[in-house]
Amino acid sequence: MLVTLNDIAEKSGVSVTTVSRVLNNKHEKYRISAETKKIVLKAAKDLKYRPNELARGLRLKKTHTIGLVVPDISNPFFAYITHAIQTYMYQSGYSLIICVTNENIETEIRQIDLLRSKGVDGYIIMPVGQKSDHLQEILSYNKPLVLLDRCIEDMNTNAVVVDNYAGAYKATEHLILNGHRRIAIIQGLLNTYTNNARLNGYKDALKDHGVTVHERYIVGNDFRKENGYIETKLLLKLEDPPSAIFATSDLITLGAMQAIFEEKCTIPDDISIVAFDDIDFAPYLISPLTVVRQPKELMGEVAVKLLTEDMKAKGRKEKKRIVLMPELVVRKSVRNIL
Amino acid sequence: MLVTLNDIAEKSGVSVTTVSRVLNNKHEKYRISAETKKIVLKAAKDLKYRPNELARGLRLKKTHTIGLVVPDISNPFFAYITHAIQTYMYQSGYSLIICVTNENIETEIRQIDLLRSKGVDGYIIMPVGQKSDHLQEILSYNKPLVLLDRCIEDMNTNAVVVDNYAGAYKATEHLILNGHRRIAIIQGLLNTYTNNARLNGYKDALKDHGVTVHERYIVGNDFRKENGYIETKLLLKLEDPPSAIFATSDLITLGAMQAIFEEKCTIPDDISIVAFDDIDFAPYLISPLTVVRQPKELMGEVAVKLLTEDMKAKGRKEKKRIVLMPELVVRKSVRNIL
DNA sequence: TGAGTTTGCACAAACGTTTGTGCAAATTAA
DNA sequence: TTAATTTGCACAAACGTTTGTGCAAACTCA
Repeated sequence: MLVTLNDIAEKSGVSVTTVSRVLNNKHEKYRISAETKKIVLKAAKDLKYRPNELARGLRLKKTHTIGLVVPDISNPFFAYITHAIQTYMYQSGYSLIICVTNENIETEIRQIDLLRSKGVDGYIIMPVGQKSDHLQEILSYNKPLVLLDRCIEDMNTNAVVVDNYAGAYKATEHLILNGHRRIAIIQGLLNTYTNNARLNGYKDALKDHGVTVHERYIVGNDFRKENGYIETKLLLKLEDPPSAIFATSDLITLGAMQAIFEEKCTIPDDISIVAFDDIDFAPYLISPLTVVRQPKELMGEVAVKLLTEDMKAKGRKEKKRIVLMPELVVRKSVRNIL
Repeated sequence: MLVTLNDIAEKSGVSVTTVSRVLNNKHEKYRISAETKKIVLKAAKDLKYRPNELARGLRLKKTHTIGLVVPDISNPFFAYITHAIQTYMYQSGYSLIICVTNENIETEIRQIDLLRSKGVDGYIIMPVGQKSDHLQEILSYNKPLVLLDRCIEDMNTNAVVVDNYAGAYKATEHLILNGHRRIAIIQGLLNTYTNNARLNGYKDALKDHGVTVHERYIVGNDFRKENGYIETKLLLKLEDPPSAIFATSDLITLGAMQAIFEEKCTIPDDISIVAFDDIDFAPYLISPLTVVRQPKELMGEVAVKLLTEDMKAKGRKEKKRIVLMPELVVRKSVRNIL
């Protein structure tokens, strides 16, 4: 059904070998005459030949495909990163198999397994947790790997992350400097690299400014909207509700806002918010959001660069961990109560 | 390096053939003894065997991979659809190669070519334009295909779309019923299925209510933010600026809002907006957006269902075109000026 | 005991490539 | 004219699977 080298060979009266060599531009090395070359090229064009990448991949052990593992593409933060990665990868002639894990470690393991089966040339992974056996395995058979957004402390591999600690510190400090003392944090998925760092940044900022850390203000366990909604509802019901919330993802923020409005509160008059991630619509929200902005496109770009380098060096290069700085963007969701 | 059938065969003292048959659960058909089966299974497990899907794909002409072609994953509308598709496909054991076209037809053609090379079992495509030769080609070699969101009128293939005409009609009518007469439309990419239908819905709603269609209110040519920004800027500078804008995508809306605020206008007092697509944050915007909501997840789900059916029927089934209804969600971005 | 049947597995080809090597024919050199 | 060299290409193996077929050995039955 599909046109193969054989078809071209028959049509042009030469062997498959020769056809392959012509099409791969190896006519010099193997001394194919100019005329034969012309004939083959014409036949290939006439028949609209397209190489079978399965066969090539099998033979060459190279598929020009890389695997991207992402927790949730419907989250705009990941969507942007994914888009950047896709675009850059395409430019270097690579395709992308995208797997979403929905923050489930079993799915992650399964998906990575599938990617391996499909013979991808490299991996860009935003892992769910701190479990690393399945990732270590990738390294063990010497495939390029870069961890993105979240990294795993004791793994020697390429990674590009944001300085979540610094971001969280800045966010919390900003609240403190505006006079807030009862500051809650709504966490994302526990024990992820990002969440741990953000939690620590939050705590340290409080401590450094002599504000006591209250366990009742440390809530949440998921990066999604529902978590933001529920935890905010609960926070608002406390006897001494927080005057400010640090929401650690855009989706959490979304849920938080919903809860706040349902409770007839306003931002920032009744409650202040600082959010992690900067969504496009942030400036146009009822209360334009003050956020810690992560350099999304850059993250994707750097990840691609690292992976490409690693693929070229065939794993012989030392691994790099690149830390990008997030930026505090002050808008109007924090009330100054000094 | 990787474990193959051969390794298992050696370790368990049988032939590759037998190993393959055991692992594929064909022991009945080929009468493999229970004992041999056990030995092979154990060896496979011990060696952590994973089938090479390239070799399988080559032999079986089936890769358990489908190709998804999407204009722009950073657009939340597409991101949601993509996420839904990924999730459903994974459940049926399929992987997804995702290609983004950035609304460029050349890229689309190239990407589809790549997908073909990689032997995907089927395609879900949100095409850029009305050009269909390259899509027709997919059908010609009998691969399952479903067009999504945008379809091509004179192509006999599966498709799932939203009734854009009805959506646009409702949106426009809503503006008219609130007393607006100077109503602008900011179009997305011209000559796309979606844009044409939306434009027609807009025009017909105006006509049906006896409002004249002014060419100067019909602007724009791209689904992205910049287009919304620029066109809104220009609209606001007109001698008789529109009192309402129908923005045909969420990104356009974003740009429009930016322009409106820059010009120190407010929504809906100075200008009303109805938008296509419903982003999560729409209710929490400075002026909660009145929108035409598309059933994003459903679109993905139905597309997967259609594709799966088509793959099972091996193209023998008749093609279906499924039209989903969008829904007008009234919030506060339209002023009643009656 | 011997013919017929069943059981249990291996051989080999095929999927579409790439590539080391071999070998005639053509060319050059002597 | 003959030997040496160069030119131009084909053969065959290999990548890791799957599967139709063939063929001993074991078993059954008379």
